[in-house]
Amino acid sequence: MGTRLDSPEAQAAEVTERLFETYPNTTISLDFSNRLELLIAVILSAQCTDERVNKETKDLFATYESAAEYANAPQEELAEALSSITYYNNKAKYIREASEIIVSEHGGQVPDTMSELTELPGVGRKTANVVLQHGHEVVEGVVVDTHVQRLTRRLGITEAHSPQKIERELMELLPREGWQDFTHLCISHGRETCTARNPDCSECVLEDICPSSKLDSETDLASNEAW
DNA sequence: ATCCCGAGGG
DNA sequence: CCCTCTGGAT
Repeated sequence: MGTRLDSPEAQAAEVTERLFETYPNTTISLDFSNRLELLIAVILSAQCTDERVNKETKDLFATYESAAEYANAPQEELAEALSSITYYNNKAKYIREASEIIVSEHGGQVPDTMSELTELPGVGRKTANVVLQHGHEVVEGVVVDTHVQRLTRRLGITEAHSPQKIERELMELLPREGWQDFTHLCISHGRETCTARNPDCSECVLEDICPSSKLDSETDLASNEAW
């Protein structure tokens, strides 16, 4: 108990297999109906729950329907519409300025390459990876968000801290066809069980292979008492 | 008090 | 590397 498999590859594979049984249909939980809406929803999701983003984008997407409309909207008007979202001033600015570039340089269409996406203000590797995967069906990297970062570290799959380094390691450890699923498995498990504050290790299907399990002392005590 | 599918700037 | 942006839920 409380150990992990002998290599990061084996650990990652076992984690994937077990979480797949637990969350067989996990996928993106942001609401969107086109690539522009996807891009905006992902920008808004930074340090904010998807549930809240979905709540606010319902009206937003009904009000603005093209990159040109976002580009021409007064920033204060956008910020007001986003006022219950984290960092709403920054995000209103990102959305408006990214939309300007999408109109002026990409014919009003959300670009489909990593370099073009990350040139947009407010779009880093994480956001670009999500847009590529779910908007363009291009899997160029592994989406490393706060859940993937927390779980891979707790599980002993990586010891890196920066999302960029964790992504590079995961790209080495995981088969490419599993990159997209791995992210959503981590997110689902991170929300339901392996939470940031009080992880519910007693209900965790990975408890016996998790070096961070807080049940170690209890388990040892129980096995001692059994004798 | 901490955390949420981060990114930009210093 | 550090800091800031930021409201709602717990």
